[in-house]
Amino acid sequence: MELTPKITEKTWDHKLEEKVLEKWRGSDIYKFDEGRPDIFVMDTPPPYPSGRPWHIGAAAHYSQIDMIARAHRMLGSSVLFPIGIDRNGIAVEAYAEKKLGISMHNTPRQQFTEHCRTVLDELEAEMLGIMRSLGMSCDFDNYYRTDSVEHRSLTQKTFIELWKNGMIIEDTRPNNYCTKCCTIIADAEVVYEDLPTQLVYMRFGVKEGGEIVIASTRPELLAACQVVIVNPDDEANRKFVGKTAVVPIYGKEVKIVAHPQAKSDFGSGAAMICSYGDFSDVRLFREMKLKEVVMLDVRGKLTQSAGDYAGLSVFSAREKIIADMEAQGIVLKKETIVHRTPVCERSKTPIEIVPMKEFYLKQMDFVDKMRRFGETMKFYPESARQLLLDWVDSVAIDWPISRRRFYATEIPIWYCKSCNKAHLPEPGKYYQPWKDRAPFEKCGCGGTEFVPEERTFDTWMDSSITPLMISRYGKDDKFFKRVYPNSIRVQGKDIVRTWLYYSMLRCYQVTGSPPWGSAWVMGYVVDEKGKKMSKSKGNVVDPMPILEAHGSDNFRFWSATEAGLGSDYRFSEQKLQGSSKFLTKLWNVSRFISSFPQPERAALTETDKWIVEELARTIIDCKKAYREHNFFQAANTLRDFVWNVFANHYMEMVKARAYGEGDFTEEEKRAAWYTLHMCLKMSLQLLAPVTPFITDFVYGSLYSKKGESIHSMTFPSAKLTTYDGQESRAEVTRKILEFNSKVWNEKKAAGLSLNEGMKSEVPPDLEKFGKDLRAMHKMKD
RNA sequence: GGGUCUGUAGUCUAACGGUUAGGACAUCGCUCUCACACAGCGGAGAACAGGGUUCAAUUCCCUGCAGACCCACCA
Repeated sequence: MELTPKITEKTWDHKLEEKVLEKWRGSDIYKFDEGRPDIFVMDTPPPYPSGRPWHIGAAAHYSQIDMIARAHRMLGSSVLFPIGIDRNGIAVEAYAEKKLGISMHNTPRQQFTEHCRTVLDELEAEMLGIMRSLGMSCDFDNYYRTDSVEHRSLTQKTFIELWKNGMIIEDTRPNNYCTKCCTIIADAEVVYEDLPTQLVYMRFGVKEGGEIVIASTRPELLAACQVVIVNPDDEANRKFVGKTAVVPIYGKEVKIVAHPQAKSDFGSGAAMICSYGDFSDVRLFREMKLKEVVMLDVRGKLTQSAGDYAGLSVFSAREKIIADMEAQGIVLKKETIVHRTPVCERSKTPIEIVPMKEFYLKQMDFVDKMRRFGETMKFYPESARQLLLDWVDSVAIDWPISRRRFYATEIPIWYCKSCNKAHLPEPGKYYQPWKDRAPFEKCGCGGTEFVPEERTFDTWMDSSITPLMISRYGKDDKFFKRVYPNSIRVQGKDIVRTWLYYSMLRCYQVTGSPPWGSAWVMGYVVDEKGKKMSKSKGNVVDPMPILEAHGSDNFRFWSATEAGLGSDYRFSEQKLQGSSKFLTKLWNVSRFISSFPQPERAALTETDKWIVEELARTIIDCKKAYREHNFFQAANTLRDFVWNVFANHYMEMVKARAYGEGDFTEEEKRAAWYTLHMCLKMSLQLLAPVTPFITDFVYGSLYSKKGESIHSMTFPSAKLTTYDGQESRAEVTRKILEFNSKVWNEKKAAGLSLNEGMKSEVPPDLEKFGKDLRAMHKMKD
């Protein structure tokens, strides 16, 4: 009979991915059905559009999230795989300001928010486009936006409910203040950088006679100095305790006291305590009941308290005051030191500590509870647990949630103009106090005029309720009960202390139970040299040209096989190219097998039984790995089976038999056909979550009778039967590989081509494969 | 300063208390061999250092070193 392959092209052309996408479009293979007995609900990260290009790491991140969804579908669950876009907050505003060359505070609010929406739409389109072409199987039709009326009203609803429960406090407390973003930020948004700074040694006069030298990195805060401390054991400075120091420039008198906080071996041994240089100042002010001097205004400029320096920025005030003091001989010396400086995570500006009246969400009362969740939740990988616990343990103050920004969810409050009482509207609607009419007629005091709250929420107030959003909290009770708590949270390790922690806190406060039972945490994609990618370093890689050049399946396969669960991995185009050779292999294996008919059943030979056993082991290992969200292991196991065992050895062994050459019966030939197809079909299924395009294409060409997709299948089941244990199977495989390699080497040494005959013998313990082996190597007696 | 994790060839990694330490990419040879030159075959190339436990350690323990990350009030 004539054998014609159904697959003719020599390589997998990734342009075909578009055709496969087309086929998926409009089909409901990924549809979630909450009525199914097994459901798997994923709380997925809504990506944050902070500029162009989108990060290659994000493309890898979402590819892997998709693998989790696809694997669970094929393990038999109906999967809720939502997708949203996070569209609130400072990074968006900053991007709009930069792109359009405008300043938020000098632009009318209405106009500014419209600008933000416009730039967001562009960034969002790019992200969604990449996610689609990656082959993500999420619910694109119902994607959500955190700046939608629906989402913002949910954020406001939870706030109003928490307000009623007494969880919201308004208080004036020293806070992290970013002078660039012009707003308070939470501790979770502060990161530390080692920055060089000047430690200035200044001569303070002592009223009782003499002078004391004070070292400080913050001379611009001299006006706010309220006390000088020295260590009680400090030989040199002890004599000043109880005396009065005179602050240079300002001539103000402050006490010199003994305090263990002052380290005698740092600087001059004497420190000035100002409101507020850092958080140790905050603590000392509280401890000594000092009166704070507000040095900064909301624009980050020095206040009238700074005297001649009022109106200057922190940095220029520092330069000027140092110069002035040097002119007056007050500066003894200057040292450059490297200082672990708290900076704003987004703008990288050193944060200032400024007392401001803000809203806080109580979190200190929940620390124990959060710790317990962190201890009992399942983490993939386990090592991610510590990231959360470390953060929970360091939570020290309530969460400041109000921001002086525009593009975010508005705090839904109006104040009575006459008595200043705060009025909150009914939950359920979206309120914009700065532009809406107050939904109240009259205050209890009789007042009828209301002043809107102008501030907004921290964006984490919005994104921390994605589990509620996707579970239709407050909208569809039946659905909510079915899917909440969700099965799993998937996210990157960089947002453990924000998104992971805040989601636990918020969802627990609202519902009384944690939002999920497990969390999958992915590492960073770093550059070729192992450095973190960042826009400032200029080593970010744009995913679009990469995907266009190599295709999504190649990219996905690279991403799956490159690094283990939770590890960081390096992006290298060369490795991407290399690892994707496997797809060519898979394609050609399919091409070869596609030329043979597919018998319904067959009586297997010993060689067939051997590869079926190897296949069974592969199926069992892969399914186990997929259950643990470990496609690194699944993909590598498959690559090894398909390439190094099935293609290199089994296929070579049965080639003659399958072609009907030599001394084989018709039944034996059919057995080879049958086994080849079975191995290919099942390997495709096992690989489908990782490389959804090529597997669906080949499956569709060879095995799909009614045009159904491979993605509506479940994984094959397998049990180990032919051999009674892993030992003997592995042993047989090793011997076969060894023998084949030996013959190839002998032919090579003899200068023979591989299809020339050679005198050789099959070893006795491989005799049951003898017929195939003799045909394969054209062995002569 | 405290803590967590990790150290296997240029890179990513596997198994293992006794192995010639396995594979993939890159590199170097040789082959246009009938699914695949995006292939096949072959070569070269590795356990961070020191100590301990053990008949035996790359594997277990300790110390040091290096890296990654987390936390912390040295002005």
